[in-house]
Amino acid sequence: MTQSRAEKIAGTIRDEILQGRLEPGQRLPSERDLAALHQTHRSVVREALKKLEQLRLVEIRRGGGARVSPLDGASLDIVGHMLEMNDLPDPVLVEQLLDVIESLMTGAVRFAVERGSDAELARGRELLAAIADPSNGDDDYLAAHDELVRLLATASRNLVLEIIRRSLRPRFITRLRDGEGRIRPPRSTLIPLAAGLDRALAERDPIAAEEEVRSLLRLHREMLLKALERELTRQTPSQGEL
Amino acid sequence: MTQSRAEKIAGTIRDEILQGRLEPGQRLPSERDLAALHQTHRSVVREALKKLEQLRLVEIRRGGGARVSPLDGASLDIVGHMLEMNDLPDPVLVEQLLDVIESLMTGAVRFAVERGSDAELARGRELLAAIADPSNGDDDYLAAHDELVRLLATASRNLVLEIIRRSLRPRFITRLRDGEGRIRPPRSTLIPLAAGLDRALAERDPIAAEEEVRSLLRLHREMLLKALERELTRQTPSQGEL
DNA sequence: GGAATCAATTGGTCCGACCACAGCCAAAGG
DNA sequence: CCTTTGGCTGTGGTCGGACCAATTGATTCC
Repeated sequence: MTQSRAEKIAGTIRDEILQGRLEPGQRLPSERDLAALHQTHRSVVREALKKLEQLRLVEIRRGGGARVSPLDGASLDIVGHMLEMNDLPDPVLVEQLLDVIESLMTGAVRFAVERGSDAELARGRELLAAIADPSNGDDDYLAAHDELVRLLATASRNLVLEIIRRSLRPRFITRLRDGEGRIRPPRSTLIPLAAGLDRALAERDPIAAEEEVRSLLRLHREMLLKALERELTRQTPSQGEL
Repeated sequence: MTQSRAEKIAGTIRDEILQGRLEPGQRLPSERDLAALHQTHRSVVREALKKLEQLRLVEIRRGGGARVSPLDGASLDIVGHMLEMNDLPDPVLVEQLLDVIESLMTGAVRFAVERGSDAELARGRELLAAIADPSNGDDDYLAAHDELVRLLATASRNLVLEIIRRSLRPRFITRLRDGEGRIRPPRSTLIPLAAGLDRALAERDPIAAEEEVRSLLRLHREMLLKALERELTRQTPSQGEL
């Protein structure tokens, strides 16, 4: 985690934009002013601004300065930063993220069932067994869940999907895993779903697989959101600014 | 289209990577060597390398050089470059892209029907009428189709989805629009689908809307791929290297 | 008031230099 | 002989200063 000076500066300005303290259309100080402000050379702050430009958070014009761009036109790469900005992510954003993941994964499983190799589908059934096995710990459950999602994405033989998945791979779950807030669904609801998906994979039934994955993802989603809500209410409810 | 020198250099190296002429793991020349090679200053080639680093096409380590990274870990932003690298895009990639779009849009329409405002749904029905209207030209058809997709994405109130849509918005269609290769489906198949989706929107029926949108997208997809195939076969079949 | 003009501001490029880190290899030590 | 140590070399990161090109905005002139 050795972060260069340019990366630090880019990070601070990026967070100010993501937190809304710098509004779209607003003009940033010039490279020379920012360099003086951060007590560094112009080339460093220039590199930072170029980073923000490629994230489509700012628009730089030769002669005119750098202006903040609207957030919905930014690169997908900023979603990761938005999730990791605070120690716990915005539940609204998480919900939107899970919606997108559900759409992508239900589509992916169909292609995976249609195009995946026998070995891949066999591995999927192994993972399902691990997911449903109550003797496995929570870590094993989560690991199996993650690998299943990864397997579905790669088995669907879709580069675009794989790229999106890697860009969106949520890293905040680890913070929700510990403590009393469990992410793991109760086995009573988990086992029949896993069995259903297992059958769909065995019979290479795309439609059934899609439905079972949707149910599985929604179950996982509910547990996740509940755990997140629990963590958020535990913290001091009112937090001014940071 | 005023492209800076750094952007040009980044573009050439980027294309070499995307075309596989630079393989993952391979080491790039040093910044100083690249500067001499392109007859420019090191700061320019450095800026170019930083661009590639943020696209996750190369990995730069202080002391060690820059190495090419595997393509499936790259940023979503490279998909646009892959599509626009040649004058006609790779049909396999287009197919994967359309698969992802179908997954996202069928999911989006459900949320749009559930959460969209009355005005938004009314606008959607207007667009459907324009899509099905045979008296409209091909341009009007495509414009209505595009705006419908845009409307669904924005009405679903999902920032992540909107960001992905803007990152993926295909720009190559304009090249397929002209000439004999029509993209527009025959009205006989179009009209019942549009009517079905119209009804689903009017009654705010998420499931029906999802199915109708899927049919509509698949129709559009077929026409697109056919037109693309036609254009590709028209060109000289064998093209060595470039 | 509107248009042409010009000077200040700002980003893009260039030059040369030094620092920090990684990798390599020979010399010193066991 | 093998391991360790130390320096050497090459690399990216930062720095200071300079000039060029495009934009901006005030000023001037009609």
